Amino acid sequence: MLSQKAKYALKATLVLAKEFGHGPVLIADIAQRERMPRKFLEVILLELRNHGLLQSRKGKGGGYFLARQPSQITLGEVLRVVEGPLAPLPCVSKVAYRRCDECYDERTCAIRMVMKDVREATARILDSTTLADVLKRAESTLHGRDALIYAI
Amino acid sequence: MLSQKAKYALKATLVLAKEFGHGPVLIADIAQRERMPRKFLEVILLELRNHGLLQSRKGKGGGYFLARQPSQITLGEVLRVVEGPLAPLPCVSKVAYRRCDECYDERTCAIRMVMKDVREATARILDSTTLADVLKRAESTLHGRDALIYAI
DNA sequence: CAAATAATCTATTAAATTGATGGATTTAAT
DNA sequence: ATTAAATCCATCAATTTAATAGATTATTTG
Repeated sequence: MLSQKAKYALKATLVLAKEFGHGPVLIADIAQRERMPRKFLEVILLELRNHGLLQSRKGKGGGYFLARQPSQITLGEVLRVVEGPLAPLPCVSKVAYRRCDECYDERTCAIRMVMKDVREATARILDSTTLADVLKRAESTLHGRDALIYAI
Repeated sequence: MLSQKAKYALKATLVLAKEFGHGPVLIADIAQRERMPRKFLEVILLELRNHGLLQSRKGKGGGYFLARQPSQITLGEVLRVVEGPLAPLPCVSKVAYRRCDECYDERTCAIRMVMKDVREATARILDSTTLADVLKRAESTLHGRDALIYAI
């Protein structure tokens, strides 16, 4: 299960994606729009900024904004910052490989092989889905819903 | 990342799969073979037993064994017992659905849609991979290795 | 029946992680 | 100079994780 922090991070970056091009967004605004504790959100945004996904400006007219286009930031990137590796085992992580302590022989560990597949499957999705994709998907669902209503 | 507990659970059930048909296996044996703390393993095995995946016998000649054939127990089942739902969000879990508190509208939540795909992908793998599959896979890797050695 | 064996139950615990909060400080705009 | 924001620093309660110790119950066997 994703942590609360991860959910907040996704929702926050999604807000920034929606507002992209319209100047910085206030932490307080994001917090209110998505019902998150403002102070906790601060921590999260700072972390994302320090990893190069966001930029910020201080003082009046300041706030947060995406460091790149919404189509150039993936969910995988966001999640790795706040949750660590996508892999279910350290020994199948590409970004943060680490040996499993109790493992006798990594090359013949069958659990590892399966978990490698799992990692592959989730990474394929999360590393190919951008913030822009998510926005588009949400929108087209909304339109689909409208269409359905009109059709009744 | 899987918890230590989950790793232990997988390794332990795998040992029981390997020994299936040869009578009960001692907790102490499993613990030693896979280098896990015996007392912690007790807790785990009991939990798996209480969920119907394992059976046990007390006293001399006792121990643990699989409640079903290794080909009839999936990694998904084992993991759900010790780790809870496979889904990355409660709102996309089939077995343990729960609403997300902060969510405005589940039907239009874009994050949810993506995470549904992620759940689907991992469940497809873990719910279709049995303990028998894992054993076979490990073995065939070993044989592949041998063949390679002989070929040199 | 007694002794030995092995799981099971009860309980406690240390350490780490999670999910926050409060207040002082720095940076930038007007 | 004032105001608006992010940023830094420090702390914290609750929960989860990963265990351990010891008493108890069930089973086999001699």
